[in-house]
Amino acid sequence: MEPRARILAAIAAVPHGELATYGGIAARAGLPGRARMVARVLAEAPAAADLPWHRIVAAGGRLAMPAGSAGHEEQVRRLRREGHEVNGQRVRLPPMVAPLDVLLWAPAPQGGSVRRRRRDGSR
DNA sequence: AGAGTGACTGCAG
DNA sequence: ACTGCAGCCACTC
Repeated sequence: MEPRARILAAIAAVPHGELATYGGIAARAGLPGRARMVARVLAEAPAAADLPWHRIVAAGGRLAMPAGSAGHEEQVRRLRREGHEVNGQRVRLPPMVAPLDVLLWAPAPQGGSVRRRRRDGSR
């Protein structure tokens, strides 16, 4: 299966009322570290795709779309309709199960979690 | 080929 | 809690 198709499938699998992160979706799609790819696929996906795109949020429950944008507004509206508490640029994640679940069976770290040089030069 | 960009992420200040 | 930064990836000049 193509990476894009797996990503779309992973997104479509997020149940009503639940939330998933970009990194989480990537991991579920077997593409650890490709959070940005998920974002891209999502951005390209036509509205007609009938995907729960609004349930995909950035790490920490932050909304990825720029505040004030039409998309952001729509996402907030949809999330609230599904019972989520949205505060400006972020959502509460009480029904948050996906991220944890992903953490458990997708140990592959990525992004900034990988070894990084300390900027203060210390050891 | 090389630099720039972005619906990302986690660690340091 | 917020901002910056650095690492990574796919894609576009």
